[in-house]
Amino acid sequence: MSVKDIPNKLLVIIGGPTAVGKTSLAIRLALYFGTEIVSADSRQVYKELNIGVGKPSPEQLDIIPHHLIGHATISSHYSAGHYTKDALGILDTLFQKHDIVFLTGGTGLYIKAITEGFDQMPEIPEEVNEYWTQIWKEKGINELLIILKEKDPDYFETIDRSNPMRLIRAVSFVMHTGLPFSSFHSGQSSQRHFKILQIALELPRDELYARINQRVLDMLSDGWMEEAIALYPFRYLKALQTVGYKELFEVIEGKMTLEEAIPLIQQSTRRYAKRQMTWYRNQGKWNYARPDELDKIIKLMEKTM
RNA sequence: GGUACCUUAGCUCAGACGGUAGAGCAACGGACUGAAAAUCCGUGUGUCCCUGGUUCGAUUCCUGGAGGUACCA
Repeated sequence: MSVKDIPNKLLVIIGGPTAVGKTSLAIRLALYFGTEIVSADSRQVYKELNIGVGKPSPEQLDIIPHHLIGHATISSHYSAGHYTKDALGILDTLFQKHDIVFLTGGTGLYIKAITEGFDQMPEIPEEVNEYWTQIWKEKGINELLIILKEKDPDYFETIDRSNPMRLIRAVSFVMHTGLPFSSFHSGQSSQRHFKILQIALELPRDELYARINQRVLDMLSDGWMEEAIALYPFRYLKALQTVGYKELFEVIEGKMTLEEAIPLIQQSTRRYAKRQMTWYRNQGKWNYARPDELDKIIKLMEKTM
Protein backbone atom coordinates (compact mmCIF):
# COMPACT_ATOMS: atom_id res chain seq x y z
CA MET A 1 0.00 0.00 0.00
CA SER A 2 1.45 3.38 -0.91
CA VAL A 3 1.05 6.61 0.97
CA LYS A 4 -1.40 8.01 -1.54
CA ASP A 5 -3.94 5.41 -0.42
CA ILE A 6 -3.68 6.35 3.24
CA PRO A 7 -5.66 9.39 4.25
CA ASN A 8 -5.13 11.64 7.26
CA LYS A 9 -1.41 11.98 7.16
CA LEU A 10 -0.15 15.27 8.54
CA LEU A 11 3.13 17.04 7.95
CA VAL A 12 3.76 19.71 10.58
CA ILE A 13 6.32 22.24 9.47
CA ILE A 14 8.12 24.25 12.14
CA GLY A 15 9.75 27.29 10.62
CA GLY A 16 11.17 30.50 12.00
CA PRO A 17 14.40 32.45 12.17
CA THR A 18 17.69 31.08 13.39
CA ALA A 19 18.07 30.72 17.17
CA VAL A 20 14.33 31.05 17.82
CA GLY A 21 14.16 27.55 19.31
CA LYS A 22 12.96 25.32 16.46
CA THR A 23 15.10 22.32 17.32
CA SER A 24 14.11 21.85 20.95
CA LEU A 25 10.44 22.54 20.29
CA ALA A 26 10.36 20.03 17.44
CA ILE A 27 11.95 17.42 19.66
CA ARG A 28 9.38 17.98 22.40
CA LEU A 29 6.54 17.67 19.89
CA ALA A 30 8.04 14.60 18.23
CA LEU A 31 8.39 12.95 21.64
CA TYR A 32 4.81 13.78 22.51
CA PHE A 33 3.49 12.33 19.26
CA GLY A 34 6.00 9.48 19.09
CA THR A 35 7.29 10.38 15.66
CA GLU A 36 10.37 11.58 13.78
CA ILE A 37 11.86 14.78 12.42
CA VAL A 38 12.98 15.76 8.93
CA SER A 39 15.35 18.71 8.73
CA ALA A 40 14.95 21.55 6.22
CA ASP A 41 18.27 23.27 6.61
CA SER A 42 20.64 23.95 3.74
CA ARG A 43 23.76 23.87 5.91
CA GLN A 44 22.98 21.09 8.38
CA VAL A 45 22.88 18.67 5.45
CA TYR A 46 26.69 18.64 5.39
CA LYS A 47 28.48 16.17 7.59
CA GLU A 48 31.53 18.43 7.93
CA LEU A 49 29.58 21.42 9.28
CA ASN A 50 28.57 21.04 12.91
CA ILE A 51 28.97 23.65 15.61
CA GLY A 52 28.60 26.74 13.45
CA VAL A 53 25.37 25.63 11.80
CA GLY A 54 23.58 24.79 15.02
CA LYS A 55 23.06 21.10 14.38
CA PRO A 56 21.13 19.23 17.05
CA SER A 57 23.51 17.75 19.61
CA PRO A 58 24.33 14.02 19.60
CA GLU A 59 22.13 13.71 22.71
CA GLN A 60 19.22 15.35 20.91
CA LEU A 61 19.75 13.13 17.89
CA ASP A 62 19.64 10.14 20.25
CA ILE A 63 16.25 11.09 21.62
CA ILE A 64 14.47 11.44 18.27
CA PRO A 65 15.52 10.13 14.85
CA HIS A 66 16.38 13.03 12.55
CA HIS A 67 16.63 12.86 8.77
CA LEU A 68 18.56 14.87 6.19
CA ILE A 69 21.19 16.00 8.65
CA GLY A 70 24.81 15.37 7.76
CA HIS A 71 23.98 13.09 4.83
CA ALA A 72 25.85 15.18 2.23
CA THR A 73 29.45 16.27 1.92
CA ILE A 74 30.65 19.83 1.36
CA SER A 75 32.22 18.91 -1.98
CA SER A 76 29.01 17.46 -3.41
CA HIS A 77 27.18 20.57 -4.79
CA TYR A 78 24.05 19.72 -2.86
CA SER A 79 21.13 21.98 -3.71
CA ALA A 80 17.43 22.62 -3.32
CA GLY A 81 16.68 20.17 -6.12
CA HIS A 82 18.47 17.31 -4.40
CA TYR A 83 16.82 18.23 -1.16
CA THR A 84 13.36 18.11 -2.65
CA LYS A 85 13.90 14.63 -4.01
CA ASP A 86 15.50 13.36 -0.80
CA ALA A 87 12.88 14.88 1.47
CA LEU A 88 9.88 13.62 -0.50
CA GLY A 89 11.38 10.14 -0.52
CA ILE A 90 11.93 10.13 3.21
CA LEU A 91 8.48 11.55 3.93
CA ASP A 92 7.01 8.72 1.89
CA THR A 93 8.81 6.18 4.03
CA LEU A 94 8.05 7.89 7.32
CA PHE A 95 4.34 8.17 6.57
CA GLN A 96 4.24 4.40 6.24
CA LYS A 97 5.02 4.25 9.97
CA HIS A 98 3.59 7.50 11.34
CA ASP A 99 0.46 9.60 10.90
CA ILE A 100 2.32 12.73 11.89
CA VAL A 101 5.78 13.81 10.83
CA PHE A 102 7.61 17.02 11.71
CA LEU A 103 9.67 19.02 9.24
CA THR A 104 11.78 21.72 10.78
CA GLY A 105 14.49 24.06 9.65
CA GLY A 106 15.31 27.57 8.62
CA THR A 107 15.69 27.27 4.87
CA GLY A 108 12.56 28.78 3.42
CA LEU A 109 13.18 27.64 -0.12
CA TYR A 110 13.54 24.02 0.95
CA ILE A 111 10.27 24.23 2.82
CA LYS A 112 8.56 25.85 -0.13
CA ALA A 113 9.78 23.05 -2.37
CA ILE A 114 7.93 20.62 -0.12
CA THR A 115 4.76 22.64 0.35
CA GLU A 116 4.35 23.96 -3.18
CA GLY A 117 6.62 21.81 -5.30
CA PHE A 118 9.64 22.37 -7.45
CA ASP A 119 9.52 22.02 -11.24
CA GLN A 120 11.52 19.12 -12.64
CA MET A 121 14.45 20.42 -14.65
CA PRO A 122 17.43 18.91 -16.40
CA GLU A 123 20.57 18.80 -14.30
CA ILE A 124 23.18 21.38 -15.25
CA PRO A 125 26.77 20.18 -14.80
CA GLU A 126 28.79 22.15 -12.30
CA GLU A 127 31.43 23.00 -14.93
CA VAL A 128 28.83 24.88 -16.97
CA ASN A 129 27.94 26.94 -13.95
CA GLU A 130 31.60 27.61 -13.24
CA TYR A 131 32.22 28.62 -16.84
CA TRP A 132 29.53 31.29 -16.78
CA THR A 133 30.60 32.44 -13.34
CA GLN A 134 34.04 33.03 -14.86
CA ILE A 135 32.52 34.97 -17.75
CA TRP A 136 30.64 37.12 -15.29
CA LYS A 137 33.81 37.83 -13.32
CA GLU A 138 35.77 38.73 -16.44
CA LYS A 139 33.21 40.56 -18.56
CA GLY A 140 30.59 41.69 -16.09
CA ILE A 141 26.87 41.33 -15.80
CA ASN A 142 26.07 42.88 -19.16
CA GLU A 143 27.51 39.93 -21.03
CA LEU A 144 25.00 37.66 -19.28
CA LEU A 145 22.12 40.05 -19.89
CA ILE A 146 22.80 40.15 -23.64
CA ILE A 147 22.76 36.35 -23.88
CA LEU A 148 19.65 35.96 -21.78
CA LYS A 149 17.76 38.64 -23.69
CA GLU A 150 18.43 36.78 -26.92
CA LYS A 151 17.86 33.22 -25.71
CA ASP A 152 15.01 33.71 -23.27
CA PRO A 153 13.33 37.12 -23.65
CA ASP A 154 10.45 36.13 -21.37
CA TYR A 155 12.71 35.35 -18.45
CA PHE A 156 14.81 38.41 -19.21
CA GLU A 157 11.71 40.52 -18.59
CA THR A 158 10.96 39.07 -15.17
CA ILE A 159 14.38 38.30 -13.70
CA ASP A 160 16.17 40.56 -11.24
CA ARG A 161 18.74 41.85 -13.68
CA SER A 162 21.24 43.01 -11.13
CA ASN A 163 21.47 39.64 -9.41
CA PRO A 164 24.50 37.81 -10.80
CA MET A 165 23.65 34.44 -9.29
CA ARG A 166 20.21 34.27 -10.84
CA LEU A 167 21.63 35.39 -14.16
CA ILE A 168 24.42 32.83 -14.08
CA ARG A 169 21.91 30.10 -13.32
CA ALA A 170 19.58 31.20 -16.11
CA VAL A 171 22.33 31.57 -18.71
CA SER A 172 23.91 28.25 -17.72
CA PHE A 173 20.56 26.57 -18.12
CA VAL A 174 19.71 28.15 -21.44
CA MET A 175 23.12 27.58 -22.99
CA HIS A 176 23.41 24.01 -21.78
CA THR A 177 19.91 22.80 -22.65
CA GLY A 178 19.13 25.09 -25.57
CA LEU A 179 15.72 25.61 -24.00
CA PRO A 180 14.24 28.73 -22.44
CA PHE A 181 14.54 28.65 -18.67
CA SER A 182 11.12 30.22 -18.32
CA SER A 183 9.45 27.24 -20.01
CA PHE A 184 10.30 25.18 -16.95
CA HIS A 185 8.71 27.53 -14.48
CA SER A 186 5.20 26.20 -14.40
CA GLY A 187 4.24 28.01 -11.23
CA GLN A 188 1.88 25.12 -10.53
CA SER A 189 1.61 23.76 -7.02
CA SER A 190 2.24 20.06 -6.65
CA GLN A 191 -0.33 17.86 -4.98
CA ARG A 192 0.92 16.16 -1.83
CA HIS A 193 -0.56 13.05 -0.32
CA PHE A 194 -0.48 14.50 3.14
CA LYS A 195 -1.98 17.52 4.83
CA ILE A 196 0.35 20.33 5.74
CA LEU A 197 0.32 22.60 8.78
CA GLN A 198 2.87 25.42 8.78
CA ILE A 199 3.89 26.97 12.08
CA ALA A 200 6.35 29.83 12.19
CA LEU A 201 7.99 30.45 15.54
CA GLU A 202 8.44 34.04 16.58
CA LEU A 203 9.91 36.04 19.43
CA PRO A 204 10.05 39.79 20.05
CA ARG A 205 12.96 41.06 18.05
CA ASP A 206 14.98 42.24 21.07
CA GLU A 207 14.69 38.82 22.60
CA LEU A 208 15.62 37.02 19.39
CA TYR A 209 18.65 39.22 18.81
CA ALA A 210 19.84 38.68 22.38
CA ARG A 211 19.56 34.92 21.85
CA ILE A 212 21.51 35.17 18.62
CA ASN A 213 24.29 37.17 20.26
CA GLN A 214 24.56 34.65 23.06
CA ARG A 215 24.44 31.67 20.75
CA VAL A 216 27.41 32.93 18.76
CA LEU A 217 29.41 33.09 22.01
CA ASP A 218 28.24 29.61 22.98
CA MET A 219 29.26 28.17 19.63
CA LEU A 220 32.72 29.65 19.99
CA SER A 221 33.19 28.16 23.43
CA ASP A 222 31.99 24.83 22.03
CA GLY A 223 34.93 24.80 19.63
CA TRP A 224 33.67 26.58 16.53
CA MET A 225 37.07 28.14 15.85
CA GLU A 226 38.73 24.70 15.76
CA GLU A 227 36.08 23.52 13.33
CA ALA A 228 36.72 26.54 11.11
CA ILE A 229 40.47 25.89 11.15
CA ALA A 230 39.88 22.33 9.99
CA LEU A 231 37.61 23.56 7.19
CA TYR A 232 39.86 26.42 6.11
CA PRO A 233 41.27 24.51 3.10
CA PHE A 234 37.72 24.19 1.77
CA ARG A 235 36.78 27.84 2.26
CA TYR A 236 36.00 28.41 -1.42
CA LEU A 237 33.35 25.70 -1.61
CA LYS A 238 29.78 26.90 -1.90
CA ALA A 239 28.84 25.07 1.28
CA LEU A 240 31.22 27.32 3.18
CA GLN A 241 29.70 30.55 2.01
CA THR A 242 28.02 30.50 5.38
CA VAL A 243 27.41 33.01 8.13
CA GLY A 244 30.23 33.00 10.66
CA TYR A 245 32.60 30.70 8.82
CA LYS A 246 33.37 33.53 6.41
CA GLU A 247 34.39 35.79 9.29
CA LEU A 248 36.37 33.07 11.08
CA PHE A 249 38.35 32.41 7.91
CA GLU A 250 39.39 36.05 7.96
CA VAL A 251 40.56 35.64 11.53
CA ILE A 252 42.65 32.66 10.43
CA GLU A 253 44.15 34.81 7.69
CA GLY A 254 45.04 37.48 10.23
CA LYS A 255 42.74 40.07 8.64
CA MET A 256 41.12 40.68 12.02
CA THR A 257 41.15 39.38 15.57
CA LEU A 258 38.56 37.08 17.06
CA GLU A 259 37.41 39.95 19.28
CA GLU A 260 36.71 42.01 16.16
CA ALA A 261 35.03 39.10 14.43
CA ILE A 262 32.51 38.30 17.17
CA PRO A 263 30.31 41.40 16.73
CA LEU A 264 30.49 40.96 12.96
CA ILE A 265 29.34 37.34 13.21
CA GLN A 266 26.53 38.35 15.52
CA GLN A 267 25.54 41.06 13.07
CA SER A 268 25.47 38.85 10.01
CA THR A 269 23.50 36.26 11.96
CA ARG A 270 20.96 38.93 12.90
CA ARG A 271 20.71 39.97 9.26
CA TYR A 272 20.21 36.37 8.27
CA ALA A 273 17.41 36.07 10.80
CA LYS A 274 15.81 39.20 9.40
CA ARG A 275 15.85 37.78 5.88
CA GLN A 276 14.23 34.63 7.17
CA MET A 277 11.49 36.61 8.89
CA THR A 278 10.82 38.50 5.67
CA TRP A 279 10.45 35.16 3.92
CA TYR A 280 7.96 33.77 6.44
CA ARG A 281 5.94 36.97 6.40
CA ASN A 282 5.53 36.88 2.66
CA GLN A 283 5.88 33.29 1.45
CA GLY A 284 3.31 30.65 2.20
CA LYS A 285 0.62 30.38 4.82
CA TRP A 286 2.06 30.42 8.29
CA ASN A 287 0.46 30.21 11.70
CA TYR A 288 2.48 32.06 14.28
CA ALA A 289 3.39 30.80 17.74
CA ARG A 290 6.01 31.44 20.37
CA PRO A 291 8.48 28.61 20.91
CA ASP A 292 6.98 27.92 24.36
CA GLU A 293 3.38 27.69 23.17
CA LEU A 294 3.21 23.91 22.95
CA ASP A 295 -0.51 23.81 23.76
CA LYS A 296 -1.39 26.27 21.05
CA ILE A 297 0.51 24.21 18.50
CA ILE A 298 -1.10 20.95 19.58
CA LYS A 299 -4.53 22.56 19.31
CA LEU A 300 -3.73 23.77 15.81
CA MET A 301 -2.71 20.24 14.91
CA GLU A 302 -5.92 18.76 16.28
CA LYS A 303 -7.93 21.28 14.30
CA THR A 304 -6.10 20.33 11.11
CA MET A 305 -6.42 16.56 11.51
C1' G B 1 37.98 77.16 40.40
C1' G B 2 39.82 79.65 35.40
C1' U B 3 40.26 79.56 29.97
C1' A B 4 39.26 77.41 25.17
C1' C B 5 36.49 74.20 22.27
C1' C B 6 32.37 70.87 21.72
C1' U B 7 26.82 69.14 22.18
C1' U B 8 22.82 67.77 15.10
C1' A B 9 19.91 60.39 13.20
C1' G B 10 21.33 54.35 17.03
C1' C B 11 27.09 55.59 16.22
C1' U B 12 31.00 58.82 13.90
C1' C B 13 30.40 63.41 12.02
C1' A B 14 28.99 67.30 7.82
C1' G B 15 25.97 71.75 7.26
C1' A B 16 23.05 76.18 6.29
C1' C B 17 23.71 85.68 4.44
C1' G B 18 18.48 83.05 9.98
C1' G B 19 13.44 80.07 6.16
C1' U B 20 12.82 73.15 10.97
C1' A B 21 18.78 69.42 7.95
C1' G B 22 22.46 65.16 5.20
C1' A B 23 26.73 61.59 4.52
C1' G B 24 29.08 56.89 5.97
C1' C B 25 28.16 52.85 9.03
C1' A B 26 24.24 50.63 11.82
C1' A B 27 19.01 49.80 11.47
C1' C B 28 14.53 48.85 8.89
C1' G B 29 11.45 47.16 4.58
C1' G B 30 11.32 44.04 0.25
C1' A B 31 12.46 40.15 -3.76
C1' C B 32 13.29 34.95 -4.32
C1' U B 33 12.49 27.55 -8.56
C1' G B 34 19.02 23.73 -8.07
C1' A B 35 24.96 28.21 -3.99
C1' A B 36 18.81 30.24 -0.63
C1' A B 37 23.01 30.85 6.18
C1' A B 38 23.61 32.41 -0.94
C1' U B 39 22.40 36.64 -3.96
C1' C B 40 19.95 41.14 -5.10
C1' C B 41 16.75 45.71 -4.54
C1' G B 42 14.71 49.78 -1.72
C1' U B 43 14.12 53.38 2.67
C1' G B 44 16.55 58.87 6.50
C1' U B 45 14.11 56.89 11.08
C1' G B 46 15.67 63.84 14.03
C1' U B 47 12.53 68.15 20.62
C1' C B 48 19.55 70.00 15.73
C1' C B 49 21.25 69.65 24.82
C1' C B 50 17.85 73.03 27.95
C1' U B 51 16.23 78.10 28.91
C1' G B 52 15.10 83.05 27.94
C1' G B 53 16.05 87.15 24.24
C1' U B 54 16.37 89.52 19.22
C1' U B 55 13.38 88.40 14.78
C1' C B 56 7.66 87.73 10.61
C1' G B 57 10.64 83.29 11.51
C1' A B 58 16.12 80.59 15.70
C1' U B 59 18.74 74.20 15.27
C1' U B 60 21.80 78.57 13.29
C1' C B 61 22.80 85.03 16.35
C1' C B 62 22.84 86.81 21.78
C1' U B 63 22.07 85.76 27.53
C1' G B 64 21.99 82.17 31.28
C1' G B 65 22.17 76.97 32.54
C1' A B 66 23.52 71.52 31.98
C1' G B 67 26.80 67.83 30.18
C1' G B 68 31.56 66.58 27.76
C1' U B 69 36.87 67.23 26.18
C1' A B 70 41.59 69.66 26.60
C1' C B 71 44.85 72.86 28.95
C1' C B 72 45.96 76.08 33.27
C1' A B 73 45.52 76.21 38.53
